[in-house]
Amino acid sequence: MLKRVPVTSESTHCSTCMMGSVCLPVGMPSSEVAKLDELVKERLRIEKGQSLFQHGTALDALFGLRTGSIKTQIVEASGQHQITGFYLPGEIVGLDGMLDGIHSSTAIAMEDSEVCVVKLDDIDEISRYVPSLQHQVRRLMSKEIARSHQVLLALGSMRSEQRLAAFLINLSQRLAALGYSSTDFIMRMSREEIGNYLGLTLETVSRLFSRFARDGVIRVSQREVKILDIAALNELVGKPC
Amino acid sequence: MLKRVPVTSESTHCSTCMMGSVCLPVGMPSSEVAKLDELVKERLRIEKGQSLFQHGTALDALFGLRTGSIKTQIVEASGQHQITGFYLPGEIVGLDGMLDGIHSSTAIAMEDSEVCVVKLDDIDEISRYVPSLQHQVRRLMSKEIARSHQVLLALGSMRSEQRLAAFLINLSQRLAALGYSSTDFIMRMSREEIGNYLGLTLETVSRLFSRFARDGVIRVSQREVKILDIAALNELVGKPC
DNA sequence: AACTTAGCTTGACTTAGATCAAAGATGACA
DNA sequence: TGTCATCTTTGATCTAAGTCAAGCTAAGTT
Repeated sequence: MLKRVPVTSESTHCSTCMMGSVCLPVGMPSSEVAKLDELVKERLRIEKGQSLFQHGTALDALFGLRTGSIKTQIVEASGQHQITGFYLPGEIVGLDGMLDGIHSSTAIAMEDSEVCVVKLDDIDEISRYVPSLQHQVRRLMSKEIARSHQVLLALGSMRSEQRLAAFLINLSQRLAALGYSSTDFIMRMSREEIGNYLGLTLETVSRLFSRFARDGVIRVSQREVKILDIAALNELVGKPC
Repeated sequence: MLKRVPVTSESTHCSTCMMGSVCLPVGMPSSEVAKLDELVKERLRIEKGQSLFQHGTALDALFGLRTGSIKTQIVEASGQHQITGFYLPGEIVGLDGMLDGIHSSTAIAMEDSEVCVVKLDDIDEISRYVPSLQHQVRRLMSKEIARSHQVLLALGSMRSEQRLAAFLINLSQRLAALGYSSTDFIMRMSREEIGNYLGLTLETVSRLFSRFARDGVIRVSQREVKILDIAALNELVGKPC
């Protein structure tokens, strides 16, 4: 289920990786990025549905998602669970739970995926001669905080249609940053997962997709989405007013 | 409104501060904490209602709350705003927005407050000879992420009474950690602020307080709360099931 | 090709919480 | 001491979204 893929000298390193523009190195001077090649010593392949890490287990690394997609969720004693994030290639998973070296969430692959393993010890080691690396970790964590605040805004003060619109806009923008189409894409998550993430039921999500399609804002067939009127989505979440 | 209070050699430093057990140094070996005394060069006093920092402005420091209480909120173009956190003494404000040195939220004092200013440059400087300081910042940010995930869980999958119960439990625990009573306290936030934070209207919050009081779970008079039956609150949020 | 299974859609009905409205508290201040 | 202004409570009503239920689709599997 979890297959290790050693990184050899012929493998792609951070400095030559196509994800360099969005992944851990984003925003770092290229002279510094070149020194990151020791950072990733192995990769992991995770099959769809398998977990990369479980809530409550020890943490000693961050994971840069290379291919595939991953969701993170937290689980309550009462059994209810809440999806806290959907991750796309180039995004870093595992930033929560550095509090006491214990993961506070569980990460599950939504499709067959591959991650670069970045050991925390190696980050500390390498940041001795790449001082901007520590800042980079801070920036990534800060981004994670800002991201979850945006979701809080959605859950706390948006109506259902605004939440889904915001979700689609966000997905579209992140895919565009990866070089994919911002208007035509496949959602890796089910209606139920979207609903859980947005604090809605799967039926409501399904009805909203149907309504958006009826209104000519999107075209949707199962998990395939085509955004027809991005302006209408923006208007929904409140760009005007 | 924002009054600077220089820190002199006679002032209290991190190593002698009563907040040491909960604030930035929490969990650090005391030998390392002793080296943090250069870290705080000034303090700020903020009057009730004034902002410590505004969303969109430059960020170069973190703030350790010494006395008082602070709320952070994000504001949408459409005007809607969402409170993302309530901070008590010993907690660190400003961890979001380290992404590109711009605050992503606004921090407002809920009562006259005082914060220790911790310059990011000084963190970098001092962490050269206090290696655990970088870890400490990571831990604090990670805690912030985990905290907001808990709020996500509340907003995404709890009913109104569960949200308020979880809110009261959380407040109670944090006050207890500060050495205050866990059952008798004064809430610094209005019904509207609680409602905004929890994704409810102020009327719903008010009705819930009344209902909890009627059910003998709490006693409440304006912002003064006495928790009579903490077990009932725990049961509400789902400790059993 | 027939049978499963998991996921999705749609309809009918219910309800938790929002909205609207009005009347008490509380504290600040002249 | 009265009068604002702000905050809070409570009631009456409405509605967005949840719940329950029944089919529908697509993709495996034998």
